[in-house]
Amino acid sequence: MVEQINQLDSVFGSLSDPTRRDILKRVSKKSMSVGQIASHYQLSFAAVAKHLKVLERAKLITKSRSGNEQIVSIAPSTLAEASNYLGNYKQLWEDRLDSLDNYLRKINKHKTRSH
Amino acid sequence: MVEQINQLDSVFGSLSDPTRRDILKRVSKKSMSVGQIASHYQLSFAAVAKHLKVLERAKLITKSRSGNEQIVSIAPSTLAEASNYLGNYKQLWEDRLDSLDNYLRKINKHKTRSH
DNA sequence: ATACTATTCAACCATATGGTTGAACAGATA
DNA sequence: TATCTGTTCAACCATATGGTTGAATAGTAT
Repeated sequence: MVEQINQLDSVFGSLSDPTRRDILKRVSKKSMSVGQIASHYQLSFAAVAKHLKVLERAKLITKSRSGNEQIVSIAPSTLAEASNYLGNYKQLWEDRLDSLDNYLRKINKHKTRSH
Repeated sequence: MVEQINQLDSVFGSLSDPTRRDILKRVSKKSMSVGQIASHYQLSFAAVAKHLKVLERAKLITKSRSGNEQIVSIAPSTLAEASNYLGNYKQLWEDRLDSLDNYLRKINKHKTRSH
């Protein structure tokens, strides 16, 4: 298909899978090899490796070779962007909810006044 | 497939598509009918309706009938959860970065001291 | 009832995704 | 060199996703 226009596509795409979220959680606590990660899941080694590819493409993790093993580490900055993205929305909603709240309060005050 | 285990799956899945993010952005500013939303995209009406279904399943939007039209509104609470989810990670990473930062500072101090 | 507008549903298609197994490759070690 | 461990790659399969068009439905208005 077309080129990767938006980083958010792949970041949120990565996060939409529970296995990948779990991997991310695991790796965020401690860097570990591909094999170590795979050992925690019932999936085939290759399946886990694919999940790691997805996370890597989204720049949520990085790999670095240490002898025989490939060490997987989290790449903090990328998810911060996603978090910020959502944070903005959160703000927006909170504002809207505040507006609603004010509106309701005004109505209420009005009702109370016109007793 | 199996039942929807995790709300986050569908929320992040929804967010992984740029059209859906755009719809969400649009709707977060102002509730509007399905037709109004569709008019902003080159896609077929049905395609946009499908995107709305996805957003609805993820509980990111709600619809309410107003006469002939179906009015689409944002459902703030769900995305707040996703935001919080990422927020936790952000915290985790910031902590890790802080640790790294302290570590580097310590090294640096050590270097400076042993001049 | 008829027709018009807004929306949904169904069938279909192409490509993406998530999984498998088995072969190939990289690095360490006998 | 041979071999063992760790990882990647390739081929394949089933299902999901994102798009299309056309028919069906809901509500409004004539």
